[in-house]
Amino acid sequence: MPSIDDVAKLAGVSTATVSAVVNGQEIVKPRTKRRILDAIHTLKYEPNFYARTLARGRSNIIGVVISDILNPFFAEIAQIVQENAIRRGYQVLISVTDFSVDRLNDAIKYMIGMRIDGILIMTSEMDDKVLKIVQERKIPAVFEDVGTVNATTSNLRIDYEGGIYRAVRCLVELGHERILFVQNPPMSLQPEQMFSHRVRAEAFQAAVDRFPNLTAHKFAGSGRSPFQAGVDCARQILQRFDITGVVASADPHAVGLLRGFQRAGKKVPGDISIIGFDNSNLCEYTDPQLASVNISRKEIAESAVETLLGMIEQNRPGVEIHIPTELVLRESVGRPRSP
Amino acid sequence: MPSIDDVAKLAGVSTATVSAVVNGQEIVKPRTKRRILDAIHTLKYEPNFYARTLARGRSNIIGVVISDILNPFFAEIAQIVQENAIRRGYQVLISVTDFSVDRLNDAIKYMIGMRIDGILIMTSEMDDKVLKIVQERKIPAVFEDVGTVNATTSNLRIDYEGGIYRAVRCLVELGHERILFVQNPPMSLQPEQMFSHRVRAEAFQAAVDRFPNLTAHKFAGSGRSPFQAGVDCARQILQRFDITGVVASADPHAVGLLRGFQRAGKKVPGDISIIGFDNSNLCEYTDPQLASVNISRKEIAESAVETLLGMIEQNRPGVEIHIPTELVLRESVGRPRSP
DNA sequence: CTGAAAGCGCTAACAC
DNA sequence: GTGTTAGCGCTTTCAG
Repeated sequence: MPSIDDVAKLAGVSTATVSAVVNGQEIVKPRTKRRILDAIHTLKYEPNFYARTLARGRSNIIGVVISDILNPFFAEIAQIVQENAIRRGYQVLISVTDFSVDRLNDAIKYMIGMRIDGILIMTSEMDDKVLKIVQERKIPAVFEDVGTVNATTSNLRIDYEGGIYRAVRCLVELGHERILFVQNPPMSLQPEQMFSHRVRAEAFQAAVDRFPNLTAHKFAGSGRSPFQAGVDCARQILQRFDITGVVASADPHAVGLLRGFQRAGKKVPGDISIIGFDNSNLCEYTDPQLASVNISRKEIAESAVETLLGMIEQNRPGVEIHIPTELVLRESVGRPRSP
Repeated sequence: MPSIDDVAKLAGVSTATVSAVVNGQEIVKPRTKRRILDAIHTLKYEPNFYARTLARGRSNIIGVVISDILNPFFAEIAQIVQENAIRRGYQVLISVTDFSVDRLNDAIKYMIGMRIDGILIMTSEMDDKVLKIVQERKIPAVFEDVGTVNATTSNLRIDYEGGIYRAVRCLVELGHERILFVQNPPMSLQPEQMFSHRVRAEAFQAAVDRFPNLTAHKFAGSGRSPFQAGVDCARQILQRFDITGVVASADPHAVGLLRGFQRAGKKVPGDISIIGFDNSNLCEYTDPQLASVNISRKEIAESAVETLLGMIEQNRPGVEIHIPTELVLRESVGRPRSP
């Protein structure tokens, strides 16, 4: 593979001049520029990214770590982050952890080795070590739902409380008196590593406490996929609880519940109303269409990039970023048959 | 950020010794090793990836280019490729083109700059320039459905013909006589850039030709999402065609068609049978569940990595990789009401 | 076992 | 305008 030296030699100039041309500095005489461009072309020269980064001392890369690329919620965020970053002159390095804390640690180390300028960590799982590594090295970072905010780390706070409260209130106002909150934690994780799951469960409890006449339970079940877990949960739920409304902590799981209830002969929303979480495109695919709490991925991705680049380029201190949620009503919610 | 020199100095050894320890060469006396490890720890040293790659002259990275990270088909392939590559000691660099030929070109150049050891290009869109760039530089590559196979490029050939043939035959055997093939090309693309779409359309035609009594049409429509496009297409289709069976070129689109037909008061499969393509998890989410032609992502991802690493590490010549397909029957297919 | 030193390919002063 | 050259941080002979 040809190097800048080869190009310089062929064009009869120095490497500095080639470098200037390659980097678009308009200080080279058109004729020599032409010669250099020709040389580049005949040699099929492509600058070595590593040498360049090493010499420059900055990578212009930001890292994005997510738990699951198959979850459209994460995928969409990754995609929008990438768009925004590219527009502002940064490459994006994506790592996927599959909910493994070990892989999260590896990803962070890998990214530090890549000398990323900043990092965006949007995983369900979290680990004190990771937080420590990132903060000790003063790497600009944006986390999701991790308490700390300081000079180099910002925190994205999604308003789960508000979203779940609105979901619960909606059911109450329609006349529901016995409802259930269903979660689907990945099997590989220890409970204490699931920040966001715990946050959601607590938010449900807080919401319920505001309605004295409400009977509420929580339930958790897992399976080979969130959807399957939902289908399985549905059966168990029907045996164990007498409820008319369900709030699920994620859409794929909610869709599974929906299917499970229907297979068991229940009508949705006639017998049971269902509200999902994330408002993914799945909500439109089902019959009845699924009500869900919307979290704007666009808002998350854009403010994350904005904040991160502010910390990187202008040395701004970390901030708390508040992401609102809203309830999107659809056909899966209605009055309970016998209130 | 500390460098290997800092570590060497603190440990009172040379950089060569530090390097040996960092790279796990078992040739350093335990006591000096201990000292070095301590120094690394107190300094929070993390090797600079760029310097290392530059010095080694090899990146141990393979590139993966896909069109759309939101399509679970691509996402799943990317994920399995990554798993396999990591297991064999390679990092994976993922680029997403969003169906843009320009971004495909950029991605390739970026990856060449990263001196990737090999590249896997699984995009719907394709471009002669890209093929040329990759082949001229003799970069080991695996493409999907691009004719050429030579010393450095392999080709993944998915058996669309067989899959579509089986879909058509299934409908014919159930008594369908008037069927339709529906495609949903991304709006941004020129037709000649859509290899895989063309391949699928031709495969449909070939299949139809084997059944003389069959009346078949093709239809293409697009919208803001494959699902929406499907919903919209459904209406147009009902106005313009009198058919009892539909084969769609992708699942999300098929789900849209299903919903569109149902909204228009049609029964599936009573009035119209539907068969999708890719057998994604969406197929289970719908009611009725969607029949679909399965393409094994696992098989694609694994044989792609296997072949690519064979070309990289053992200089094997490119090969044609054949990926089988199969029809997965589900509730969305049945006998036509009035044959 | 450990150290010295020559690169890897490029950038960015600083000269000319 | 263009060339010279000193690094960037690491690996890897080759000596000792």
